[in-house]
Amino acid sequence: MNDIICLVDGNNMFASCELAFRPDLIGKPVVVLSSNDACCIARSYEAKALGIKMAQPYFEVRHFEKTHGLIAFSANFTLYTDISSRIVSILEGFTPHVAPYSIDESFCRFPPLTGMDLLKLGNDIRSTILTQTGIGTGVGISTTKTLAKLANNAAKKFPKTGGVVDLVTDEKRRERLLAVMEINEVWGIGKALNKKLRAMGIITALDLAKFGESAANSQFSVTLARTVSELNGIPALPWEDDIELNDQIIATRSFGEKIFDKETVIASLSYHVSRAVKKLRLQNAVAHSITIHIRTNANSKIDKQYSNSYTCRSSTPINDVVTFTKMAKAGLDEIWRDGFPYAKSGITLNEIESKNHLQEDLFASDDNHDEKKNDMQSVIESINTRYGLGAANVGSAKSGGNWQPKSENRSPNYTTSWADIPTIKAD
DNA sequence: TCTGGGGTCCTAGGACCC
DNA sequence: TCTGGGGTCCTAGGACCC
Repeated sequence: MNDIICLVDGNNMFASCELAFRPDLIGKPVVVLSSNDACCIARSYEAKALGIKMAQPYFEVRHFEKTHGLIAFSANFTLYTDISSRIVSILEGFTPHVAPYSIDESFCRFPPLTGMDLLKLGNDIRSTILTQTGIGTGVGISTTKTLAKLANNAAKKFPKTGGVVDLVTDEKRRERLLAVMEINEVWGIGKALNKKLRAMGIITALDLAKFGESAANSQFSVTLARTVSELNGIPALPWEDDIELNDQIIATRSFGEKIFDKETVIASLSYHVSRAVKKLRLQNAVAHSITIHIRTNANSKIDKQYSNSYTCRSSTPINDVVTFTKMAKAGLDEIWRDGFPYAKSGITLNEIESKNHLQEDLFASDDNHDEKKNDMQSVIESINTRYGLGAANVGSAKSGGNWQPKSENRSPNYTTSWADIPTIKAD
């Protein structure tokens, strides 16, 4: 028998996090905005009812502020990440096998115990999370990740399910569900595949399951073949129990306004480097290369367009801000062009590996630079820990600049900052 | 006027080798 | 005049995800 796999995900996660601390806004249309207050990246039920789409530019829906009392929050990822890790801890109370998939969803694995009441399990998970964090969730239960995702979609789509869909206990339910879900609702089917498959008459998830693994493999790709296999109840995706290293770490931001001068772009890159390296060091890892990217606003019809990237590689693995910042500046020298209205910059750390598995480089120069760099690194880190990321930076990098994105309505860090702990008034 | 940020995996094709 | 076949490795870019 196969293991039982549950997918638990937070409903309207970011909007729910805001509402958990602002119960006065429950029942109102609420959206959470991306960096630069640009797009809607989470919507309360009432905001969805207004027809606001995922990732819709805010300027297109701002008029609802006046007509329908729409409330917009700037994204507060510190808050959402903290709530997310609390939810993961709760799930770990149900099973040791929890694999967080994104900030708002986790897979949970259970051994195939016969006689376990899976519907009750799902409901217990939901009510525990709701009581302890205030976040509503949906639970999909099956024997493969893809089916658990589909069950979870169904739990959202059909309110009658009460937020839990179990495809294990009643075998026939799987086929009935596959017949009513269309392929674009299947995990792994995006725009391109949706179009091609529909042209072949494959419309429902059941059609896709019946298409067969080998046909999917020969006519499309191994990726689609795995999806087909999983829809048929045969696990084809690995279970990640361990916390793995990232393959790459990306840090990027759009600017708050158009930027023409190189110094300001350097300042932004330096900030991105310090964020990414902080993450790298938290994983006790090192990277071998850094890619920098700069670009103008691709959506603009009037701006002169330019976009480029450059990768700098080091013969020895690195995890210090000083060296990466130098490399980023050198990379920028390679691709910088004067006269363009830059809209965005970013960096990617590549070829990441654990520091523990490192082999000594026989040809590395044997001097004391590493120690000095590490001292410098610790000083920068302690300043940033105390005064906030970006307080201390390297070289000519000014942390101020005028590149920072807008974030005009950020909520307090209720759960991670003593100064922001909510107070309760008792009248 | 105003269109996000952070990831993973796969594939095709070029460079290179014998 | 005639110009192979098989393999590996690497990288850029596509597709997909939340």
